[in-house]
Amino acid sequence: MIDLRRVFLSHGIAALPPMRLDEKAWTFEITVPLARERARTLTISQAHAGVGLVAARNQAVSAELAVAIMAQLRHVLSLDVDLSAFYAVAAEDPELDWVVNGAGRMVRSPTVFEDVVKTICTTNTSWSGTTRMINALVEHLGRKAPNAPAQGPDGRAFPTPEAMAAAPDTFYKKVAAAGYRSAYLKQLARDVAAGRVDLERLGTASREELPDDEVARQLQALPGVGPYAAAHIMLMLGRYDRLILDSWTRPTYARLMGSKRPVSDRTIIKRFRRYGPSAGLAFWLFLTRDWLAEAQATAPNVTRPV
DNA sequence: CGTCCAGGTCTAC
DNA sequence: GGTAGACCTGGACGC
Repeated sequence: MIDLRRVFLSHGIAALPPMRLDEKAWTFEITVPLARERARTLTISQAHAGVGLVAARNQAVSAELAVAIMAQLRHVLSLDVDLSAFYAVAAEDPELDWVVNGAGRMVRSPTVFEDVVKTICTTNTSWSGTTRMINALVEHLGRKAPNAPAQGPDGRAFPTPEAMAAAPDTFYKKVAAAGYRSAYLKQLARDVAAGRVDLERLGTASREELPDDEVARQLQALPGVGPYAAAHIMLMLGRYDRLILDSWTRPTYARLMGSKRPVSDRTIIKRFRRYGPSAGLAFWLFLTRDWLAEAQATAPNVTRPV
């Protein structure tokens, strides 16, 4: 059983274009590129107690297209991720045993490229800065869905590496106001577009082909990606080897532990060592355990959860 | 109006 | 291998 509301709230990226979260209606919207198709906006909601995946708001779709859409949804909602090993450990952890009720699946972008770009745009800036940068990328460089509004990022897919590589420096500096990240973003887009860097393989390769350490090494070789960004991206890749340690997670952990003083990274790592390759996921869920309750308190919904 | 900093990273010691 | 300093930007503060 999967609680889709918890997937929607898995992390902040799910609220950045071309994704949109409605915490009142509990719907999640995403505009995705589909092969030989224009971009398409999908709306997902959980109907009652079952796993009701609904791709609504669209005209009739062919059987072939429906298959493609479902494949996208499985990926975006991490429905294909196997959490059994993680749940087995969590069930024995009084502070984390609640996760076995369907938590632990992250919203993922259709491409690793998109997750990398978004993550770079979270570094060393405020959340308003992140949304400004991503909004600009999607609005000005993303492909439109048929019924997309003329203005704004709505109804547009995330830009391709080619589109981002072709955008002039002035766009990154003046419109996205990405500052020193501008050069990182453009270099990344050019490397991916030219085939010098294969990010998508990081999302499809098995652990045997590419161990977590190797994935981290390749990610950190990218411009603007350091330990924080690599751990963040890897959480979405289903590689939970390392913890996301940054200026938000550290104080949040200390607060939840009731500690007045900062808690050292070493102590945090030790707390989650029992989770082995799932340590990063355990840490993240520990930090975000109240998000669902907080969202419901702020935006009481009309359809009460079952 | 100046300083600080936000879900860091890079370079140079 | 570990650690200062610089780095774009704009919003939140103090003065």
